[in-house]
Amino acid sequence: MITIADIAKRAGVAKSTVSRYLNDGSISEATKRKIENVINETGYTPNTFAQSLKAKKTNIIGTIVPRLDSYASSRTLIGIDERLKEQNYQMLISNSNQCLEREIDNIYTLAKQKVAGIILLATQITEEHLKAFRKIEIPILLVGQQHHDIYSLIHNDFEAAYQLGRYILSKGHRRIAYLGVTELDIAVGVKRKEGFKKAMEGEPGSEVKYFETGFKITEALNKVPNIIAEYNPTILVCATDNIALGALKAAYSKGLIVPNDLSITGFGGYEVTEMMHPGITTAKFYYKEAGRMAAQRMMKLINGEEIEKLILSNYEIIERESVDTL
Amino acid sequence: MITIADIAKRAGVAKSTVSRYLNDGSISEATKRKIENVINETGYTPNTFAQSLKAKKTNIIGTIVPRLDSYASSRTLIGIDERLKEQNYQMLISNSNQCLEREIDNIYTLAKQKVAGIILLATQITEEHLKAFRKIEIPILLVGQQHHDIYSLIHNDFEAAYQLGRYILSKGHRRIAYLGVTELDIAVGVKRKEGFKKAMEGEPGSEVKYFETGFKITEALNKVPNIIAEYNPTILVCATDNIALGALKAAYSKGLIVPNDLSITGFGGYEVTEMMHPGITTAKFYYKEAGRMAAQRMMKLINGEEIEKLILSNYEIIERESVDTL
DNA sequence: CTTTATATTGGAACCGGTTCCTGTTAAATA
DNA sequence: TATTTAACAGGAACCGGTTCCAATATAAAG
Repeated sequence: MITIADIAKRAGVAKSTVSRYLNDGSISEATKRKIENVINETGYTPNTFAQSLKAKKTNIIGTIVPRLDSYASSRTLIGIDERLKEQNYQMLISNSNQCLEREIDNIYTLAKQKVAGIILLATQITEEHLKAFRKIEIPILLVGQQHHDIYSLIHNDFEAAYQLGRYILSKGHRRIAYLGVTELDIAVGVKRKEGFKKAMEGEPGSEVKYFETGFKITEALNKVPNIIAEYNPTILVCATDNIALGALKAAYSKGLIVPNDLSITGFGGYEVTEMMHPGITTAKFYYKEAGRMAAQRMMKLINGEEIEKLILSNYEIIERESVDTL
Repeated sequence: MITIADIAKRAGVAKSTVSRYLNDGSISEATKRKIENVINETGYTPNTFAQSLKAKKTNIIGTIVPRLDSYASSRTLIGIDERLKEQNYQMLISNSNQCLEREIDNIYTLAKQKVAGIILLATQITEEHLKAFRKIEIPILLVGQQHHDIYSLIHNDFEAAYQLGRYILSKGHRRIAYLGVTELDIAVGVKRKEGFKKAMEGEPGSEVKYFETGFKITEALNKVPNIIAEYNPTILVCATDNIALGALKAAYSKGLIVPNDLSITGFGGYEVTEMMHPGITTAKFYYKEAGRMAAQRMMKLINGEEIEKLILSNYEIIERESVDTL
């Protein structure tokens, strides 16, 4: 291992001079050249630990994800990574495997590793989270959920749901089933439902029934047949694309043709929704872009700049073939 | 920030004694208790940088992935992460974004960060890769590709393709189109095709034509209509599930019913293949399990234990509805 | 009651950087 | 030419741990 002392010796200068060379200190042209040569010859790169030990921080941003194998997570990660790399920051991914306890652990572990900031792709924010945030004294940014005490970037769930609601009303649907998720998840479980409800309010002739399922495709697959049997809606509005996928499969297996016999919509804009037959109409969120935004705000936070408490990421209603005009 | 010196002072002992306490050194019961108390009171945890600086290594395993938003990658990562956590190792994910140059960069960056080992979810191994591996002197394990000089874990592409080939022959298909990918990718481009070819050899009455496409769904979507038009096979054997997804969509848009008018198979066992209508018959690889195996071997390598040069991960042919019996 | 072995502990050096302070030298000013 | 100033370089201390070596104390052996 070649160290700064080696470089100093070979260049005939002091360690401090080499350090100054590496960190834009004032150096004469002559010594600059000497050091430059030695470094090029040897391929020396500074030891990061020694640097971080002294600096008491790193250029690493910790990102905690609930799961790695989800479209939303991975697209967001890509965006974060992309943006951070542009500014010579590093991303450290930490997987909590949908376990809140592990999520808390990860927060402390990242803090111990002196990451410069933490981006949390959140599902729920508990008291334990808030306690951890207070303790570690490191910039935190939530993505996907919102909390008034913490910088948050959310997809515009409410608005998107509202627009989607207006859209399906405009297509003539009046007997509507909404298939949501647990209200512990504020963004997906509450905001989307509320936005949708608001869209329905303006329409007296419509009848909406709300159901709940889990995030897994298979859960929707099991639940949808009953919903159809007991309520027989003209459209099934699903709170996520995965649920929509399960619903579509369930419809097929009941021999229903989508959209002729039943319309279906999703939320998220997962790539596969385009590849299904029929393509699924959905409220698309720009996860990668959101990731980039998150990374950018985080870097601002680290530099002590002020940013908005709440950042809204964009959405778009993507019309495909899964919604019939009545 | 509370340091080992603080602990030492408060416990009335020397730094070295505290260090010994933390690292299973020989300590009297009395001092052990004293130090224990102080540490519990203060919530002290050692500074990782200081430790790594001295130790010249870490308990971090670097994992390089070509992309984050792929089923295979993310499932493999989950497996690696799971297994490493069990042994108190950490996983550091590095995304090369399908750019070989960046992949090489990542190897050097990880080495600089003194990771204990590198797991590379590989697509191609170039001369540059080998050079980097030689230079960094850190245990390397390839996953998904094989190289005789380097420890490798591969999915049993050849065997899986062979079995899949025999299977579709048994279903009566004789006019067969194989839709593969570039031969630069040994595992997916070469091995799968070869295994399939071998299966076809024993069947004189069959006619197979080989086509090539990219890894993207849309590419297959564009290419498949021409293949059907010019060759009109009874079955389309796709080298990946994504290609199969594109093929299925293409078939639908040409008005063909799968499997009645055209059968389709995939490779990989992605979750969505089950959710399609019809479910796609595919050679399923156990990515998560493979990830666990990879992590386990890597830890052996780090401990200087000997392991097999080549590890084979399991596969299974999953029969669904996308293949017709002729 | 010595002598020797063993268990603990303290002190100092070291890992590889950064930074503050001081000294030297050359350039600018009087 | 004498003096002030600025630019640059060197030395030492420090970041927070680990580890080697020597010192002390205690127990076992003679």
